[in-house]
Amino acid sequence: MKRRVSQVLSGRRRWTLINGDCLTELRKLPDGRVHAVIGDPPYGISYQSKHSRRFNLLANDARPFHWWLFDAQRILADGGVLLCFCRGDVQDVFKDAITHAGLHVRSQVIWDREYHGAGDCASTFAPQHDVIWFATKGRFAFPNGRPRSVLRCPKVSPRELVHPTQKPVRLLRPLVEKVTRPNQLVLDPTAGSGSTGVACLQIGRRFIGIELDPDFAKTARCRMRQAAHQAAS
Amino acid sequence: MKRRVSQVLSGRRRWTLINGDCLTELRKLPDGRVHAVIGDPPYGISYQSKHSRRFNLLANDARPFHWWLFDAQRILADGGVLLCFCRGDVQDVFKDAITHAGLHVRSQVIWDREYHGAGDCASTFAPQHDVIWFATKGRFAFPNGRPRSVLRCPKVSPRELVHPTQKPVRLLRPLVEKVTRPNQLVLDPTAGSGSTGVACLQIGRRFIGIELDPDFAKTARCRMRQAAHQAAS
DNA sequence: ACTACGGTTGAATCCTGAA
DNA sequence: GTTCAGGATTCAACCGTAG
Repeated sequence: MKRRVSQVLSGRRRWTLINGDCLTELRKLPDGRVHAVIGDPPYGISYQSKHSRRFNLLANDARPFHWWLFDAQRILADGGVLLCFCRGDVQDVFKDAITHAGLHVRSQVIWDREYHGAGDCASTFAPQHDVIWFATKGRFAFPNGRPRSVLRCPKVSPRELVHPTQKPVRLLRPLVEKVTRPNQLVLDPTAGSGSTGVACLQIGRRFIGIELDPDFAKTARCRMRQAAHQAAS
Repeated sequence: MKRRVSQVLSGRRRWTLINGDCLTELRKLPDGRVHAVIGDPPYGISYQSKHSRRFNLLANDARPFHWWLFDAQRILADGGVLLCFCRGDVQDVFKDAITHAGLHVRSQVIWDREYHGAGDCASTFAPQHDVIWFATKGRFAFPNGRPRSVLRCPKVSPRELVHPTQKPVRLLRPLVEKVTRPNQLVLDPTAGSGSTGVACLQIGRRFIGIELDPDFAKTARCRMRQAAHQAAS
């Protein structure tokens, strides 16, 4: 295991971001030390926007990517939680995978993005929400009050976007706050642009991120370094 | 088939409400004459509030009640739609049943009730939404613009409630308006207090409702008679 | 009143994979 | 080939509000 990772595990360091494949990297982590796994995996869309070519195809997006859930279950502490982003049309696959990984699905949480996306204009409702599965390992109780099953938060505006599926920090911060205590350890196996890490550092949670793409990993490190700096000052 | 039903089918009458078992009654209806089936079936909760004993246990609520979906598919016209209310924890069952009935599930729609219910306070997000599956029979295009996948509408206040799972007319009216044209025929196999019928009459759609419980059927008839009266004046 | 602005809503768009 | 449906979006127009 890398030195920085064990330093975060022991609490001597606040965060780290690993550039690598999450299936490989998760396997190196010890059992039962993480309090929250928060993941936004590829949904299996393999969608390349025809409108804009700003971002390339996402990696591992040929089909719903859920193999990391088994190791997520293993590294979670008893009483730890999983938050897994997905979309209405693939949510069943992820729910099944979470259950089969040995976690207890407790709630379907809705992220209301306030502004809608495209989709089939003629015959589908304009897609304005994503689904977040909330699951626990064993018994769990919210440490800081009970959140609602609908979270309204506008999506990141296209101008500010540095990753095609970037989640707003404003959405993640209250989520992390409600499901963990200060100083606990959060892990994101598909860190992307690092929004989860930024949210964690802002409210004093330790964080381990894993990201496959070297460019996104660099971006994430940069954003988190800033957040750590601002939190310290 | 009852005389009033055939009158609604032919357009000589605007609405009717049948007091009976929907599985039996649906079987009597002809193929392909209904444009929208809108149902709020028992979710399979078998829940009797310990807090308030205002309402008795719902009938047929031992497990998710979805057998009506097969006949719903049959009575729908080509290009017709289904809207099926359900809850986060049983939505999979209904989605599967809709698919197996031969309909094409197009969207997961979220009703954001704005105020949350109870549920397990310690370990689940406060449930603030219901799921509505939107499915079509064959090809379909919205006749009056494209609705959003998140519908915000406060639930009926406990004081005004005449049925334990009563839906607000304010929620149903725009839904019916978006998926049907004026004068088309809407059917609700589990009509409850008749909110769907009221919404239909207010915006000039024909309506057939089926309700098992004689008291609720009476209530529904009363509400719809009023709505028909106000629409006519 | 008239303009500037920001928050919302409707809808164009065009490549790709599947039939 | 050729058609057709569909899509992890983007953009312009519109409206209510504030200055």
